[in-house]
Amino acid sequence: MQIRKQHLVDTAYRLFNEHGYHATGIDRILAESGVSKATLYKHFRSKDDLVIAVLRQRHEQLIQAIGKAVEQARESGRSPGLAIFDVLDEWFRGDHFFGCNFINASAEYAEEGNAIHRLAAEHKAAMQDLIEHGLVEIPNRRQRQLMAKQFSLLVDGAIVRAHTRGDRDAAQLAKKLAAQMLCQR
Amino acid sequence: MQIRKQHLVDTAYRLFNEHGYHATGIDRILAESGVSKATLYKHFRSKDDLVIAVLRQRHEQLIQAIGKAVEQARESGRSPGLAIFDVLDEWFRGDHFFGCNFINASAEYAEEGNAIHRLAAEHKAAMQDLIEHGLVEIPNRRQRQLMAKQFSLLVDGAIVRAHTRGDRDAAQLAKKLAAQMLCQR
DNA sequence: CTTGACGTGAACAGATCTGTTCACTTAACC
DNA sequence: GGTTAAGTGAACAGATCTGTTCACGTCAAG
Repeated sequence: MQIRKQHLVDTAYRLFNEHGYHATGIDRILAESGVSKATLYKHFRSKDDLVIAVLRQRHEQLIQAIGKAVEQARESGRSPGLAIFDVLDEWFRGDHFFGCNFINASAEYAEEGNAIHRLAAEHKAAMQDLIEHGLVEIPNRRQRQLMAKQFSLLVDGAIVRAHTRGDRDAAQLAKKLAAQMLCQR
Repeated sequence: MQIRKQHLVDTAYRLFNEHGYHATGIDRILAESGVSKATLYKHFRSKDDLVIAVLRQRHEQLIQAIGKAVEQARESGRSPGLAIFDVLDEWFRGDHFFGCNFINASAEYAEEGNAIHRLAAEHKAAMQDLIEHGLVEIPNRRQRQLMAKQFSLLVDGAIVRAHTRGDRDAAQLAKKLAAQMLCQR
């Protein structure tokens, strides 16, 4: 991707996180990225198009980060099914945590049919698949799918709790619950 | 409360739900409620003030509805701790479900110090207290508090799942998990 | 009958929003 | 040296945003 285009996406990503999607105007993204308006509209057809590009990039980042954590857990003998909660924990404690881009976008673009709303749904479905893939410890397929759904719900719950309430320990709370589910089975 | 003021809050509540907070302009609220702009600014100092009034009303509604459900569960011998998930289930299956106003507002007014963001945090804290109060089945106080935290996380996870993915069964998924937690203890 | 609370409608201010257009520059490449 | 792609800066359009102001209605209570 071209330098300017990438720069726009990165700046937009930061501003969307810090202030929300509608509250962040094109002009501010341009000012802070130092890119001209004509260039933006050469790369993106609309602001929504830029939002989608930001979300796509974030999606790739997350899939990669979680996939890697699962892999590392497996290699070091820790539970791969619980690895995602350690990723969350690190995320929540970082300086730049503003909740999940997809949950936030879903809230702002509330209509079910909206392209951005649908993108968020697809992301969450992909996350659930990734979680299911990490639950190698469970041999039974139906049981694994059910637990992946529940873990995915725990992940979203932890993110929302961390964001709305500023509870940095939300990941550990969810992890404890998830661990009990795994043991108990 | 005056008729006009109440009408404004009700209309704003509906539009904020359907389209989000920033995406809903004052003019639209006025047009659909049939109230004049001067009246709005007589009752509310700003749009944010109207948002806050909407959220306060919703807060009262929810506290009352859940309190009632817990009470009824207790009377009819069902588990009061799980009653909240039945409230969620009914909510998710209704025609007018657009996620949690507070989670959505928290996303749009992302800054931690923002008054609306803080209001959402307070609401979630109150919900957790209500949940804890419903967990009469658990005698140990520390254990009850921990489980209230976890149940609160499950509630938020279910709401987000239902909203972003359109999964109407999210409440049952969370309830199943919660029930296991209660049994296992 | 007057007062005061409540409300209307419309104009206005001033900012900000997304998106378009165009003449000009820069720099790499054949 | 000429071509081409990428970008700039600035003006512009037209809509929409929040918020203010003011002259004018309506109506119930004292």
